[in-house]
Amino acid sequence: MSKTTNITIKDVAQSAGCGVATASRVLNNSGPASADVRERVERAARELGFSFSAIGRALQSRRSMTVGCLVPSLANPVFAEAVQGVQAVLLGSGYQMLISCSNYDAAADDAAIEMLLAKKTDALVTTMVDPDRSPALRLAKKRGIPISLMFHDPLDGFITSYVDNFEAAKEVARQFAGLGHRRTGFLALRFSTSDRSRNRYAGFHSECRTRGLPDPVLIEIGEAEANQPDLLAAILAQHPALTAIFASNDFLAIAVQKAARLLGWRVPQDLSVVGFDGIEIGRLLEKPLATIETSPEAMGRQAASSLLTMLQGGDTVQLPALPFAFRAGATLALPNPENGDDGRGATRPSPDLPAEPHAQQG
Amino acid sequence: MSKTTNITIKDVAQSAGCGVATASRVLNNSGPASADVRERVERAARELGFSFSAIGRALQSRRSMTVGCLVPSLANPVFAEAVQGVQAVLLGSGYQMLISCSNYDAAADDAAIEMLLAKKTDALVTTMVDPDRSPALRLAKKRGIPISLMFHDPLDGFITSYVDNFEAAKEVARQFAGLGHRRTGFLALRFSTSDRSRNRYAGFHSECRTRGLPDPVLIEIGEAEANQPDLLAAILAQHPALTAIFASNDFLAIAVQKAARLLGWRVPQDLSVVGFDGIEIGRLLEKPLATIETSPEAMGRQAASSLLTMLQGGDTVQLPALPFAFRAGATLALPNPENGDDGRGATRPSPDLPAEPHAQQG
DNA sequence: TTGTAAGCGTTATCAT
DNA sequence: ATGATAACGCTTACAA
Repeated sequence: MSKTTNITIKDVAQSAGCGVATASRVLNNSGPASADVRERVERAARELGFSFSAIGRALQSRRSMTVGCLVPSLANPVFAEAVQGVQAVLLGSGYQMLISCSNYDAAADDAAIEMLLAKKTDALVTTMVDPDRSPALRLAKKRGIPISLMFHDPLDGFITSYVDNFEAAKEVARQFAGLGHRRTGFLALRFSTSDRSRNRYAGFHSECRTRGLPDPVLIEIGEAEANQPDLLAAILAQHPALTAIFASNDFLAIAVQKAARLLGWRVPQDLSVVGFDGIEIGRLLEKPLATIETSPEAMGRQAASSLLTMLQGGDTVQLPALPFAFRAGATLALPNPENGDDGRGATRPSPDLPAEPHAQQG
Repeated sequence: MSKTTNITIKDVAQSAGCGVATASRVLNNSGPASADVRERVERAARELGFSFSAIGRALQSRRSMTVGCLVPSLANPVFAEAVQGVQAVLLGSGYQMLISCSNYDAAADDAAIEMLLAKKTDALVTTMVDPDRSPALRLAKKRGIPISLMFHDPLDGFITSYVDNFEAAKEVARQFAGLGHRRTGFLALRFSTSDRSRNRYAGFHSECRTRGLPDPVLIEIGEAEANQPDLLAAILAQHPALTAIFASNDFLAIAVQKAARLLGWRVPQDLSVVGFDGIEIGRLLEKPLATIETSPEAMGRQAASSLLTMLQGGDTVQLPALPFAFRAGATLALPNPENGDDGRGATRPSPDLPAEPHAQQG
C-alpha cells in the first residue's frame, strides 16, 4: 500500500529529458516530434505507468468529457434500462457518466443538477419531477449546455426522448371499450410526481369520454400499498364495480393481480388488467401481461445520441415520439356479465376467450 | 442561449473589491474576514450566480469528491439496486458517482477502471468479471485508493460486500434433498463470467454430494435461450429426468417455468424450480417463486459505507457476509413419483402439498 | 523540432 | 484581516 505518488506529465518529461510541451505533443500526437524524443517519451510514460489526469485536462480545455445523468431511481428497471442505454451510446465516445438519483423529490432534483453543474459536466440527460420549474436546469440551459430529457413529453425549449403517453393510454381505453368494459379504473403510484402517470391518465380519461364510457376511477396509492398486496387489496375492495384496471406500470399491474387474487377475484374473468412499459418478465408469466410495450433502453440511446450530436456542435431538433405497441396478454378479456355492481365473486367461471375486439359501445 | 461566460471566484473578488483569497475564505468559511467584506463577497457571489468549479477544486485539493462505480450491467435489476444503494449512502456525503458498465466483458472492465482512475475518482466500488486479474484494479490498489467490491466472495487484499453464494446454494440442495428430489439441475447464464454463478453451482454440487444425491446437471445457456422460451424449452427437453432445477437467478427461474409450460410440464408437480436473488416480483406471482432472498441494495449500502469510512481515514476490515434467507414458494414441492426417466408428462396431478422437509436420504 | 511560459479555477502559504 | 502568489496537471501560443 505504498501510496504511489501520482505521475504527471512533468515526471515523464523529466525522465525523457525533454520539456513538458514535447511530452504532451508526443503523448497526444498533437504536434511534431523527432523519432528520437518520441521514442524516449513513450518509453518513459510506459515505464512510469503514466496516465493523463482528466482533471488537469478538464481545467485547461474547459471540457470534462463527462455527461451528467439524473433519474428518479435506479430501483425502477425502466430508468435503469434507460441509463443503460445512455451508457451504451456514451461508451465509445470517450464520455463518462456522472449519475444521480432524486428519489422522486423535486428539491433533490434541483440540488443534483446543481452538483452536476458544479462538476462541469459537458451535457445533461435527465428525468425529473418537474423539469419545467427547476432553477438549476434553467441555469444549465442558459449556460448553453446540451440537455436531453428522457420520458418527458416535449417541453418548451428542451429536447426530449419519449413515448406519447397520452396516445398510448388512449389505446388502452380503446382495448377496454372494444371488449365491452365500461367501469374502468386507473391505478397510479406517485401520481403527483410523475408527468408520465398524469399524461397516461389524461389520455385514458379522454378516450373513455370519446367512447362514451363513464370517467375512469383514479386510484392513487402510495409505496406501502404498492409493496403490500393486502393493503392494495383493501383499496381494490372499495371499487367492486370495476371490470378493468389500467395500471400505470407493469409492476403495479402484477401487484394488482395479486391483490385481486387475495379478494378472490379472478383475472381476467372478474377483472381485466393492463400495464404499461412492457417489462420482459411480463411476457414470461403464466398469464402473460397485457401491456403497452415501450423501450426505455431505446429512449436512453436516443437521448445520448442527441447529446453527442450537440456536443459535436451539430444542431439537434426534437425527434418524434418513440414507438409503442399494445401487447396482448391473458390478463385482458371480456367483462364478466355476472359482475354487476355487487355481483362480484360469482363462482361460475367464464370461458377463457382470446381477447377479441368488439364494436364500440357508443 | 447566450453562452454565459463562467463566473469564477476571480469575478466575485473583483466585483466585491477584494482579493481572491479573501473571497475564497468567505465563501468557504475557512478563515477570518471582516463583517464588511464578508457581506460584499456574499452579495457579489449571489448576484453573479457564482458556484465553485469542482474541477478547479479537485486540481488543487487532489480530491475529486467522486466515487467510481463499475457494474456488469444496469439492465440486471440486481446490479441496478446495488448501485441505488451506493448512491443512497453517497448522497449526503458530498460524493458523486461516476458510473460505468462492462456488459460482462473483462476487457471492458479493465478499460473502465482505467478511465475511472484517469478521472481521479477518490474511491472505487465495483463488480467485475475477474477482479483478481485486472491490471487496472491492481494499479488502483497500489495507489492506495479505497476499493470496495460488491457481490464477490472475499478476495486477497480487497474488501467486499457479498452474500455467501456457496452456503446459500447448499441450502437449496438441502431443500431439494429434504423433499426427496434426486435428479437435479443447475441452470446458469454467463457461467464463465460470473463467479457468483460458479460459487452457487459449487455449493449446490457440494451439498448434493454430501446428501448422497447424484451430481447436479449443469445447464449453461446463452442470452438467446434466456430470452426465448422456446429455445430454453428445447434445452430443457434434453433433461427429462430432472425433477428439480436451481436457477442461478430469479429471472431465469421464471423463464424456465415458461419453458416447462411449453413442454407441458407442470411446476411444481413435474418440475420444482428455485431461483436466486429474491426480486420483488417473485413474491407477487400467482405461483410465488421459491428463491434465495438477498438484498442487493444492502450490499451497495454496505460497500459505500466502507468506502466512506476509508475515505475519512478510518480503517475498514472485511465484514461478514450479508444475510440471505430461503424463501418458500409454490414452485417447490415433492417430486412426482410418476416422473421416471421417461415417465414425464403424466396427466395425473399430484397433490399440491406445502413444501415440508423430509429426512435426508443418505 | 523543441522548450518556456501563460492560463484554466481553486486553495494554502506567507507576507503585510 | 487581507492580498499576492505559488502550486495542482495540462495544453497551447510563442520563441528559439
